[in-house]
Amino acid sequence: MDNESRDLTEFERKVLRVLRRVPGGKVTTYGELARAAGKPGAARAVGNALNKNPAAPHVPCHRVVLSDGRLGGYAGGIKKKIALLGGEGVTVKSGHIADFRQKFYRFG
DNA sequence: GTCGTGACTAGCC
DNA sequence: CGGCTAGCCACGA
Repeated sequence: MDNESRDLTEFERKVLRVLRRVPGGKVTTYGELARAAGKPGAARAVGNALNKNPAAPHVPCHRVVLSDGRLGGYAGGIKKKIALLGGEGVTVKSGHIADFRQKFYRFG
């Protein structure tokens, strides 16, 4: 078992763990992430988990966006999120992901 | 045990 | 395209 993230609840660490399997250049949504964590519909709870646990580079929290393709938010600053995504090949235009459907990563 | 909060989502106008 | 409403969940006080 991983002794990391021991101050977090089962749900929180599960979210972080699943999020870690999202490859660079791709993005996922809070809803999909929640579903992958075993709690479909807990998109909001996922947002809270990420915001309260900025596990930094260890977890690609910057690859999580809204279901409609918009960025959403970022504990380190939305600007940083855009920069990180851009560095991975994800283009952000006017606050929304370019070809969101195409960059969207589905868990399987 | 109840209430308020938030990096959400889908539907409707 | 924009804005509003209602429903959803987990956590801390």
